[in-house]
Amino acid sequence: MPRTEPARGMRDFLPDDVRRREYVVGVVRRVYERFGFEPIETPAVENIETLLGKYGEEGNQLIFKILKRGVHEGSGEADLALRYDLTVPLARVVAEHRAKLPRLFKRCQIQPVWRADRPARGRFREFYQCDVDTLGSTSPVVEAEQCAAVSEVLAELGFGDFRIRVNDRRLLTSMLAGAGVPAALHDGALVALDKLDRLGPDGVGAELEQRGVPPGARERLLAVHAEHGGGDSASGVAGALAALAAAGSRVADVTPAGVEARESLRVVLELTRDTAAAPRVAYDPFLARGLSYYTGAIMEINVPDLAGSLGGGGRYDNLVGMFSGDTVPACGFSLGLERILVVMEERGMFPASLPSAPADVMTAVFRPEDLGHALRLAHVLRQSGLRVLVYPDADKMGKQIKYASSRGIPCVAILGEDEIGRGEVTVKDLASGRQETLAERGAGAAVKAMLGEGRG
RNA sequence: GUGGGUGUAGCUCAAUGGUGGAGCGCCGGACUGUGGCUCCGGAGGUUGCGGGUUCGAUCCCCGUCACCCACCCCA
Repeated sequence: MPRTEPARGMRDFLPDDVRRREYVVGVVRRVYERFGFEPIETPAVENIETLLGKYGEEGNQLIFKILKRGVHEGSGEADLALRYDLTVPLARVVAEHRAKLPRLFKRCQIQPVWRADRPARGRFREFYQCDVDTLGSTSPVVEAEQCAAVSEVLAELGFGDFRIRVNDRRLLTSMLAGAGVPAALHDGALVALDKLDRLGPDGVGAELEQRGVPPGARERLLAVHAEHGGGDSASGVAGALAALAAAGSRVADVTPAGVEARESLRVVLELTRDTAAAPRVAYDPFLARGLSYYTGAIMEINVPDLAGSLGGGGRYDNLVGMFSGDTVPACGFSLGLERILVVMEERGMFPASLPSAPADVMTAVFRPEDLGHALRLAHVLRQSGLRVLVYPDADKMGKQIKYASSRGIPCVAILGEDEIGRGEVTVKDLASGRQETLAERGAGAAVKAMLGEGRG
């Protein structure tokens, strides 16, 4: 027998999975569009040179490559790749369609991306990202509004304990320079510092050493960590602002860009004050994030019971320029759909009102020759807005009703010889066992009445 | 990529170096115009795959693959 599992890291979605996914995606899309983000879609496959060199070394290796086809198939060379995120394709789209797009472009995009990663809890090789990006503005309003949008999404889904940590790439650069880390080691040092909350100062010190960071620089970096009370600030605008204000001589004030970054991050935080993000934001001087295209503010969103993040984003003012030649400022935020789903699943956060049955009512007949009649009744019921499943065989009535019951279908419309002869139908409520026989034209109303009772 | 664990019926799991079981589910019947409860019967397995030790391996050993957990990394 051939293997039937989906490919490693890929998943099949059965009906209940799809209903839950569509529920979350629906909330995300409604909130995003409420903020004026317009939907776009892009191909699953990009030319490989579009993606290479945009994500840093780690990212490059995780790109799912597609080998050349036809006569070049044997070369082992790739010319296409599955998209790794939605941001780089967006930058390409903006460069390609600049004339057709508004000067200020707010777009949202909910599509799958692929990474040749090793699967783990909440991590798959094919997963959905829910992105919002704003192109054409350097205003900190952009960052603030995106924090607000994702906060509204999570709040609407029922999350009450998420935090959005913010930082700025320029503050990181400034801090590293101030500590005396050679510029060539910055990337590696950031990877190590990003682990402070997991490894603690000692572990990070060891990793910094391993990455060649000089002893003095290591001490100075860890001293900053100690000064900031061991990492990120308390949640909420006030705490974040206080922590940011304290990011003085060792973090922000080292370089002019650092001073500028602290001010712009301060404005971002101020602007979230009257949004859904206000109680959520925190300043984390060690938040780094992996993608190499970020140039300014960076954000990441977490809940306590998930090791990874629910999403993240940041400003990337140079990415579009890599495609178009001229600079288009941009900033984006991405929510990971399956991360959200994993947590919602574990916490039982899905509303009870999510439909779980394929239909509101099922027709059942005793004789095969009545199936056509069942189809006609179904047609009428469907026109009145009901979801109707026509049981396609004249099986024993017990078997038919058992099927409806096991699928959670609340009503059965029984068309027996007696009923048909009188132009009637028997409508049975499976929850209560009550049934009534009435004129066929009254069936829709009778079913709806039963559905109403079930919900009440 | 590193370390640990687990692979047995559709699912959740037992078992013993000597003919592989249960519960749930499924199918049929008691009950050929009515599901849930009960009772009876039935189907379903090359014990992940390959090799080794042994008279004999589901069990012991080696390899391999898959999955799970932690690390790493990320959404």
